[in-house]
Amino acid sequence: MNIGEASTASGVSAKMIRYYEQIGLIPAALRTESGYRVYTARDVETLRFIRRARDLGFSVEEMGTLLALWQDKARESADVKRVALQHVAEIEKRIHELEGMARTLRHLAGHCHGDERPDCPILDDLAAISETGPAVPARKPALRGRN
Amino acid sequence: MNIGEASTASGVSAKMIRYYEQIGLIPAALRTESGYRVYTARDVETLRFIRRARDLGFSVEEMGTLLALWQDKARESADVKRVALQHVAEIEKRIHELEGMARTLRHLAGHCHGDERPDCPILDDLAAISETGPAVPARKPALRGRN
DNA sequence: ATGGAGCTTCCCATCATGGCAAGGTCAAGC
DNA sequence: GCTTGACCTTGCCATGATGGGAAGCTCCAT
Repeated sequence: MNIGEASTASGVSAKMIRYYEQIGLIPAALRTESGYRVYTARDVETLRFIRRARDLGFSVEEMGTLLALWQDKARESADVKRVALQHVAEIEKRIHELEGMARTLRHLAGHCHGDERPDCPILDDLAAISETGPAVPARKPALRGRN
Repeated sequence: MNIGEASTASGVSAKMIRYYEQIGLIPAALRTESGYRVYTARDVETLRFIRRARDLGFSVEEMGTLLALWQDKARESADVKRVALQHVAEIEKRIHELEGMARTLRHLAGHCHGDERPDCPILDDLAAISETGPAVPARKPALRGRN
């Protein structure tokens, strides 16, 4: 089948299939004489695997690891579990950061009249001179998963 | 003061100060005869405001809105509150997405031996043929806040 | 006057993704 | 057989917020 069919069958856009091929996440597809990429049902399975991993927030790099483990029949499940749990830890860290932000904002909004008057504790807090440090400490690589 | 001093005083990197100026979030700084940017204590306050908003996960665009409201002495607090609560809603949505991912992964990992054997329900699930749809439905713009 | 710290601009990279454009290919209908 | 439209190809550009680095200028203290 062509890339369009593989795309609809796997849920991965044709654009991304080409991209994954380009960065080496998946091997280069076979081509017809005229240069069209050709995919098998097995390839679609792989793409579906990728889409599911992506939906669970795994980065392309992590997907590469998972794909390799998937295709390695002699893998140790401990290796897979480790990757999964490490990812869970990252997700949870991100959740805590976001919860901190939401908590702060809800608190501030709760003290804001929210009417026609200009006084607003939200702005007051943002403008505060005090040095309380950021709600979220470091500036690190994101936790992708719908960006 | 020069940009370096403004940077350490505000917690915003010199690089980002120039960027914010470039995209129009802040007005272009005055320059010395030799071209150095010059900042006042007032400018540092603004930068600090920006850093705090950024730490609460507001996008540059939202920061622009908040800055304008901050500087508008005739603002209505309702406007500020609306921006804040809308942002909270986005954060909460993102949290729910991440929680869905974490839940799924924890569940799968809980059923994985995690030993030397190759059987692994995590991989089995990722490879599942069934069409259950993504844990996170759409692919939308991220919720920045440490990316 | 020399050196080094700090400033300037400009370009590149990230990560995953979409969009657009120019051009080739294929299949269906006439 | 030819036209048409859907589909494919590659390539470039853009996103958002940020860092890195290079080349060159300025400032200040020895």
